[in-house]
Amino acid sequence: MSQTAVVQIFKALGDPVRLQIVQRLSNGVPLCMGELSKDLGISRQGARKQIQALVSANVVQLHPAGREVKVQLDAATLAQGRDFIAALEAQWDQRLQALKQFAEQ
Amino acid sequence: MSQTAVVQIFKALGDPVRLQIVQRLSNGVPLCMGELSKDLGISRQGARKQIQALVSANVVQLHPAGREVKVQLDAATLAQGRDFIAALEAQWDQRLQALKQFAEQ
DNA sequence: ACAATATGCAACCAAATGGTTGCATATTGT
DNA sequence: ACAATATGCAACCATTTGGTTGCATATTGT
Repeated sequence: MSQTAVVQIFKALGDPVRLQIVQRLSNGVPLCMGELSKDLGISRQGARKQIQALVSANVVQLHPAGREVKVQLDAATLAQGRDFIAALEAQWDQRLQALKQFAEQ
Repeated sequence: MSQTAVVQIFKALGDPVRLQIVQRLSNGVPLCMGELSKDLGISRQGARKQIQALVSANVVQLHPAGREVKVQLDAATLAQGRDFIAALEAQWDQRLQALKQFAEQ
């Protein structure tokens, strides 16, 4: 997993509209573009651009079906982001452990 | 934990320079601005602005010490980001479980 | 066939972002 | 006292971003 991939994932999640879209998809039910564009406070094309940003970061996948396009969350990509943070935390905890040991001896 | 706080966290991590800074701090050793600004390929003031972005998102804390300012990671904020993703994944897994159960019956 | 629906594409715009340079200020070491 | 070091602040600039509108196209339902 390259560093830039993780940057792209976090950048994708670092926007209120995009995060809202991700949340709406997190229950596992794929929605089509039109549905997904509703109630975001922006136009359909505006929403489309945000969805494209999520696609580029692999946070979401598109599945054309007839005249619609289903948008589905990619849980594996989410996991990459979570794992990255977890790895940072692991280093952090390791350091804390070392400090604790030092204080005790 | 508000939605906007999480957005800020992800936005902060969604930049190559800032993510590199975070990684450098993840071992728990606080670094001062000058050290942290080295080898990023940008000027000290450029780095300073990125560090400020991390401060605003609470990913990092500043601790003035004499003429230096120590920069320290805030692990709790990192945890907020990780927890948010984990919550999304939990919903996702719940859905998968439901689908599996449906297929089996 | 035709109207309605779902989407795509491109041009455009204002605001935010990521970076720079220049200069000021505070602390430290000799 | 003075030079060196560490940082802060502001103005400025190019590019990216987040949004818009307008129009074209493909699929579906009657």
